[in-house]
Amino acid sequence: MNLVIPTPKEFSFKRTVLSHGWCELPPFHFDPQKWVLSRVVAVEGEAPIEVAIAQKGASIDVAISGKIGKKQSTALAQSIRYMLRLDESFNDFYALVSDDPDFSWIPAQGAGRLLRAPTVFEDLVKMICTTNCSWALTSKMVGVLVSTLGEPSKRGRRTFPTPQAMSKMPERFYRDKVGAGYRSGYLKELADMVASNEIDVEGWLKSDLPTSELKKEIKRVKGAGDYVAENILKLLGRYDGLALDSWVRGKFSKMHAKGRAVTDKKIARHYSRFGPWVGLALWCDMTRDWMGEAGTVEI
DNA sequence: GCGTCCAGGTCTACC
DNA sequence: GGTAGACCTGGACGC
Repeated sequence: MNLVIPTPKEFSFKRTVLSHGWCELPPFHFDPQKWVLSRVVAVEGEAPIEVAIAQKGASIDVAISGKIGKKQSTALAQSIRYMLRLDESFNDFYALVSDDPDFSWIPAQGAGRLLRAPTVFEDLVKMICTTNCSWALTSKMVGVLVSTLGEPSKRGRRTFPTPQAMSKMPERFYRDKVGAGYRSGYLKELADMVASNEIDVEGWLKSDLPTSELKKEIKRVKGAGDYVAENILKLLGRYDGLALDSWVRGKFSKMHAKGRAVTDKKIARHYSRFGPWVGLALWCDMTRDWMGEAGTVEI
Protein backbone atom coordinates (compact mmCIF):
# COMPACT_ATOMS: atom_id res chain seq x y z
CA MET A 1 0.00 0.00 0.00
CA ASN A 2 0.99 3.62 -0.44
CA LEU A 3 0.61 6.85 1.46
CA VAL A 4 0.59 10.20 -0.30
CA ILE A 5 1.72 13.15 1.79
CA PRO A 6 1.36 16.69 0.42
CA THR A 7 4.43 18.91 0.83
CA PRO A 8 4.89 22.67 1.28
CA LYS A 9 5.35 24.64 -1.92
CA GLU A 10 9.05 25.33 -1.37
CA PHE A 11 9.92 21.82 -0.14
CA SER A 12 12.82 20.05 -1.86
CA PHE A 13 12.93 16.30 -1.33
CA LYS A 14 16.44 16.07 -2.79
CA ARG A 15 17.87 18.91 -0.72
CA THR A 16 16.30 17.41 2.41
CA VAL A 17 17.56 13.87 1.82
CA LEU A 18 21.07 15.14 1.04
CA SER A 19 21.04 17.82 3.71
CA HIS A 20 23.72 15.95 5.69
CA GLY A 21 25.03 12.43 6.14
CA TRP A 22 22.06 10.87 7.92
CA CYS A 23 20.64 9.28 4.74
CA GLU A 24 23.73 7.03 4.63
CA LEU A 25 23.40 5.75 8.19
CA PRO A 26 21.20 2.72 8.96
CA PRO A 27 18.36 2.19 9.25
CA PHE A 28 18.17 4.85 6.53
CA HIS A 29 19.12 3.64 3.08
CA PHE A 30 19.36 5.94 0.11
CA ASP A 31 19.25 4.84 -3.52
CA PRO A 32 20.78 7.71 -5.51
CA GLN A 33 19.81 6.14 -8.84
CA LYS A 34 16.09 5.90 -8.10
CA TRP A 35 16.06 8.77 -5.61
CA VAL A 36 14.35 6.67 -2.97
CA LEU A 37 14.95 7.01 0.76
CA SER A 38 13.97 3.91 2.69
CA ARG A 39 14.10 2.73 6.29
CA VAL A 40 12.30 0.63 8.85
CA VAL A 41 10.00 2.57 11.16
CA ALA A 42 8.68 1.39 14.50
CA VAL A 43 4.92 1.93 14.77
CA GLU A 44 3.07 1.25 17.99
CA GLY A 45 0.96 -1.91 17.88
CA GLU A 46 2.56 -3.21 14.69
CA ALA A 47 5.65 -5.08 13.64
CA PRO A 48 8.23 -2.60 12.33
CA ILE A 49 7.28 -1.32 8.89
CA GLU A 50 9.52 -0.82 5.89
CA VAL A 51 8.89 2.39 3.98
CA ALA A 52 10.28 3.66 0.69
CA ILE A 53 9.93 7.41 0.33
CA ALA A 54 10.08 9.21 -3.02
CA GLN A 55 8.92 12.48 -4.49
CA LYS A 56 5.82 12.41 -6.68
CA GLY A 57 4.94 15.83 -8.02
CA ALA A 58 4.03 18.13 -5.16
CA SER A 59 3.70 15.20 -2.77
CA ILE A 60 5.71 12.50 -1.08
CA ASP A 61 4.86 8.95 -2.05
CA VAL A 62 5.45 6.39 0.68
CA ALA A 63 5.44 2.75 -0.36
CA ILE A 64 4.72 0.52 2.63
CA SER A 65 5.55 -3.15 2.94
CA GLY A 66 2.27 -4.93 3.65
CA LYS A 67 -0.99 -3.52 4.97
CA ILE A 68 -1.51 -1.46 8.12
CA GLY A 69 -4.53 -0.02 9.89
CA LYS A 70 -5.74 3.58 9.72
CA LYS A 71 -4.38 4.46 13.14
CA GLN A 72 -0.95 3.10 12.25
CA SER A 73 -0.90 4.80 8.86
CA THR A 74 -1.71 8.13 10.54
CA ALA A 75 1.16 7.61 12.98
CA LEU A 76 3.47 6.60 10.15
CA ALA A 77 2.59 9.68 8.11
CA GLN A 78 3.24 11.84 11.15
CA SER A 79 6.63 10.18 11.62
CA ILE A 80 7.59 10.84 8.01
CA ARG A 81 6.42 14.46 8.23
CA TYR A 82 8.66 14.77 11.30
CA MET A 83 11.71 13.25 9.60
CA LEU A 84 11.35 15.46 6.51
CA ARG A 85 10.32 18.46 8.63
CA LEU A 86 7.25 19.15 6.54
CA ASP A 87 5.51 21.00 9.39
CA GLU A 88 8.40 23.36 10.11
CA SER A 89 8.20 26.90 8.73
CA PHE A 90 11.27 28.37 7.10
CA ASN A 91 9.51 31.55 5.97
CA ASP A 92 11.47 33.82 8.32
CA PHE A 93 14.78 32.27 7.26
CA TYR A 94 13.94 32.50 3.57
CA ALA A 95 12.84 36.13 3.96
CA LEU A 96 16.15 36.90 5.68
CA VAL A 97 18.36 35.38 2.97
CA SER A 98 16.30 36.08 -0.16
CA ASP A 99 17.95 39.44 -0.86
CA ASP A 100 21.46 38.22 -0.10
CA PRO A 101 23.25 37.35 -3.36
CA ASP A 102 25.30 34.59 -1.70
CA PHE A 103 22.32 32.99 0.03
CA SER A 104 19.31 33.66 -2.19
CA TRP A 105 19.81 30.21 -3.74
CA ILE A 106 18.53 28.69 -0.47
CA PRO A 107 14.84 29.61 -0.88
CA ALA A 108 15.15 29.15 -4.63
CA GLN A 109 16.22 25.55 -4.12
CA GLY A 110 14.10 24.85 -1.05
CA ALA A 111 17.17 24.09 1.05
CA GLY A 112 17.36 24.28 4.84
CA ARG A 113 15.45 21.23 6.00
CA LEU A 114 17.86 18.90 7.81
CA LEU A 115 16.81 15.26 7.69
CA ARG A 116 16.27 13.75 11.12
CA ALA A 117 15.52 10.36 12.62
CA PRO A 118 12.05 9.55 13.99
CA THR A 119 13.33 10.04 17.55
CA VAL A 120 15.67 12.45 19.31
CA PHE A 121 17.25 9.41 20.96
CA GLU A 122 18.34 8.00 17.60
CA ASP A 123 19.71 11.36 16.49
CA LEU A 124 21.61 11.76 19.75
CA VAL A 125 23.18 8.31 19.69
CA LYS A 126 24.23 8.78 16.08
CA MET A 127 25.63 12.23 16.81
CA ILE A 128 27.80 10.85 19.62
CA CYS A 129 28.97 8.17 17.19
CA THR A 130 30.20 10.90 14.82
CA THR A 131 32.52 12.44 17.37
CA ASN A 132 36.27 12.12 17.19
CA CYS A 133 36.35 9.51 14.46
CA SER A 134 36.07 8.96 10.73
CA TRP A 135 32.73 8.65 8.92
CA ALA A 136 33.66 5.01 8.19
CA LEU A 137 33.85 4.28 11.90
CA THR A 138 30.56 6.08 12.53
CA SER A 139 28.92 3.92 9.87
CA LYS A 140 30.36 0.80 11.44
CA MET A 141 29.18 1.70 14.94
CA VAL A 142 25.64 2.59 13.84
CA GLY A 143 25.49 -0.45 11.56
CA VAL A 144 26.32 -2.83 14.40
CA LEU A 145 23.78 -1.17 16.72
CA VAL A 146 21.02 -1.59 14.14
CA SER A 147 21.95 -5.10 12.99
CA THR A 148 22.29 -6.53 16.49
CA LEU A 149 19.78 -4.59 18.61
CA GLY A 150 17.22 -3.29 16.11
CA GLU A 151 13.83 -4.95 15.90
CA PRO A 152 13.33 -6.76 12.56
CA SER A 153 10.54 -6.04 10.11
CA LYS A 154 8.75 -8.94 8.46
CA ARG A 155 11.33 -8.78 5.69
CA GLY A 156 14.24 -8.80 8.11
CA ARG A 157 15.42 -5.20 7.90
CA ARG A 158 15.78 -3.60 11.31
CA THR A 159 14.79 -0.47 13.20
CA PHE A 160 17.18 1.64 15.21
CA PRO A 161 17.36 0.07 18.68
CA THR A 162 15.20 1.43 21.48
CA PRO A 163 16.75 2.87 24.65
CA GLN A 164 15.50 -0.25 26.45
CA ALA A 165 17.26 -2.59 24.00
CA MET A 166 20.49 -0.65 24.30
CA SER A 167 20.20 -0.42 28.07
CA LYS A 168 20.07 -4.19 28.41
CA MET A 169 23.53 -4.57 26.90
CA PRO A 170 26.66 -4.27 29.02
CA GLU A 171 29.28 -1.61 28.35
CA ARG A 172 31.57 -4.40 27.11
CA PHE A 173 29.19 -4.97 24.18
CA TYR A 174 29.69 -1.40 22.97
CA ARG A 175 33.44 -1.71 23.33
CA ASP A 176 33.94 -5.17 21.82
CA LYS A 177 31.15 -5.48 19.24
CA VAL A 178 30.15 -1.92 18.34
CA GLY A 179 33.72 -0.64 18.32
CA ALA A 180 32.72 2.49 20.18
CA GLY A 181 35.93 2.60 22.21
CA TYR A 182 35.87 5.21 24.98
CA ARG A 183 32.37 6.23 23.80
CA SER A 184 31.06 2.88 25.09
CA GLY A 185 30.39 4.20 28.57
CA TYR A 186 28.65 7.24 27.12
CA LEU A 187 26.28 5.14 24.99
CA LYS A 188 25.51 2.78 27.85
CA GLU A 189 24.89 5.63 30.29
CA LEU A 190 22.67 7.49 27.81
CA ALA A 191 20.57 4.38 27.11
CA ASP A 192 20.23 3.70 30.86
CA MET A 193 19.17 7.26 31.58
CA VAL A 194 16.57 7.36 28.80
CA ALA A 195 15.24 3.86 29.51
CA SER A 196 14.80 4.69 33.20
CA ASN A 197 13.19 8.08 32.42
CA GLU A 198 15.99 9.84 34.23
CA ILE A 199 16.26 12.08 31.19
CA ASP A 200 13.54 12.88 28.63
CA VAL A 201 15.34 13.56 25.37
CA GLU A 202 12.12 13.50 23.33
CA GLY A 203 10.83 16.25 25.62
CA TRP A 204 13.54 18.56 24.28
CA LEU A 205 11.36 19.03 21.19
CA LYS A 206 8.72 20.91 23.18
CA SER A 207 11.03 22.45 25.75
CA ASP A 208 10.29 26.03 26.81
CA LEU A 209 13.89 26.54 27.90
CA PRO A 210 15.92 29.24 26.16
CA THR A 211 18.38 27.67 23.72
CA SER A 212 21.37 28.37 25.96
CA GLU A 213 19.70 26.50 28.83
CA LEU A 214 18.60 23.64 26.61
CA LYS A 215 22.16 23.37 25.34
CA LYS A 216 23.35 22.95 28.92
CA GLU A 217 20.73 20.24 29.40
CA ILE A 218 21.95 18.39 26.31
CA LYS A 219 25.55 18.68 27.51
CA ARG A 220 24.57 16.89 30.70
CA VAL A 221 24.74 13.78 28.52
CA LYS A 222 28.26 12.41 28.68
CA GLY A 223 29.85 12.43 25.24
CA ALA A 224 27.85 15.48 24.17
CA GLY A 225 29.96 18.62 23.97
CA ASP A 226 29.42 21.81 21.99
CA TYR A 227 29.50 20.07 18.60
CA VAL A 228 26.96 17.39 19.53
CA ALA A 229 24.71 19.78 21.44
CA GLU A 230 24.57 22.40 18.70
CA ASN A 231 23.88 19.80 16.02
CA ILE A 232 21.10 18.28 18.10
CA LEU A 233 19.67 21.76 18.60
CA LYS A 234 19.55 22.16 14.82
CA LEU A 235 17.61 18.93 14.57
CA LEU A 236 15.26 20.29 17.26
CA GLY A 237 14.67 23.37 15.11
CA ARG A 238 16.98 25.80 16.90
CA TYR A 239 19.67 27.20 14.65
CA ASP A 240 21.62 29.72 16.72
CA GLY A 241 24.63 27.44 17.28
CA LEU A 242 27.33 26.91 14.66
CA ALA A 243 28.16 23.25 15.50
CA LEU A 244 31.70 23.64 14.23
CA ASP A 245 33.80 20.57 13.55
CA SER A 246 37.01 19.97 11.65
CA TRP A 247 35.20 19.45 8.33
CA VAL A 248 33.28 22.73 8.60
CA ARG A 249 36.39 24.64 9.64
CA GLY A 250 38.31 23.22 6.68
CA LYS A 251 35.51 23.88 4.22
CA PHE A 252 35.06 27.46 5.45
CA SER A 253 38.80 27.99 5.13
CA LYS A 254 38.75 26.83 1.49
CA MET A 255 35.62 28.80 0.59
CA HIS A 256 36.26 32.07 2.37
CA ALA A 257 39.91 32.33 3.42
CA LYS A 258 41.91 30.91 0.50
CA GLY A 259 42.84 27.86 2.55
CA ARG A 260 44.26 29.79 5.47
CA ALA A 261 43.43 28.76 9.01
CA VAL A 262 40.55 30.74 10.52
CA THR A 263 39.40 31.17 14.08
CA ASP A 264 35.96 30.14 15.26
CA LYS A 265 35.27 33.78 16.06
CA LYS A 266 35.90 34.76 12.45
CA ILE A 267 33.50 32.06 11.23
CA ALA A 268 30.89 33.31 13.69
CA ARG A 269 31.36 36.90 12.48
CA HIS A 270 30.91 35.84 8.85
CA TYR A 271 27.39 34.59 9.49
CA SER A 272 26.40 36.85 12.40
CA ARG A 273 23.93 38.84 10.29
CA PHE A 274 21.63 35.82 10.23
CA GLY A 275 20.91 36.04 13.96
CA PRO A 276 18.88 33.07 15.20
CA TRP A 277 19.37 31.34 11.84
CA VAL A 278 23.17 31.59 11.90
CA GLY A 279 23.76 27.86 12.17
CA LEU A 280 21.46 27.04 9.30
CA ALA A 281 22.97 29.74 7.10
CA LEU A 282 26.42 28.33 7.76
CA TRP A 283 25.40 24.76 7.05
CA CYS A 284 23.61 25.71 3.81
CA ASP A 285 26.69 27.66 2.74
CA MET A 286 28.96 24.70 3.47
CA THR A 287 26.75 22.26 1.55
CA ARG A 288 25.72 24.47 -1.36
CA ASP A 289 27.95 22.54 -3.76
CA TRP A 290 26.51 19.17 -2.75
CA MET A 291 23.97 19.78 -5.51
CA GLY A 292 24.06 21.98 -8.60
CA GLU A 293 21.99 25.11 -9.04
CA ALA A 294 19.39 23.09 -10.95
CA GLY A 295 19.15 20.51 -8.21
CA THR A 296 21.40 17.94 -9.82
CA VAL A 297 23.58 15.82 -7.57
CA GLU A 298 27.25 16.70 -7.65
CA ILE A 299 28.66 14.66 -4.78
C1' DG B 1 53.36 -7.41 7.85
C1' DC B 2 54.59 -4.46 11.51
C1' DG B 3 55.24 -0.21 14.03
C1' DT B 4 54.52 4.71 14.28
C1' DC B 5 52.08 8.84 13.64
C1' DC B 6 48.02 11.53 13.12
C1' DA B 7 43.10 13.17 13.00
C1' DG B 8 38.85 13.52 15.23
C1' DG B 9 35.51 15.83 19.79
C1' DT B 10 34.95 15.36 24.69
C1' DC B 11 36.21 14.52 29.41
C1' DT B 12 38.83 15.31 33.56
C1' DA B 13 42.29 17.42 36.18
C1' DC B 14 44.72 21.27 36.95
C1' DC B 15 45.96 26.19 36.97
C1' DG C 1 37.38 30.27 32.21
C1' DG C 2 41.26 28.30 29.78
C1' DT C 3 44.56 24.53 28.81
C1' DA C 4 46.86 19.92 28.58
C1' DG C 5 46.66 15.23 28.25
C1' DA C 6 44.08 11.01 27.74
C1' DC C 7 40.63 8.41 25.43
C1' DC C 8 40.09 4.86 20.88
C1' DT C 9 39.98 3.64 16.12
C1' DG C 10 41.37 3.45 11.43
C1' DG C 11 44.03 5.20 7.73
C1' DA C 12 48.45 6.75 5.94
C1' DC C 13 53.09 6.15 5.85
C1' DG C 14 57.81 4.27 6.32
C1' DC C 15 60.55 0.35 6.97
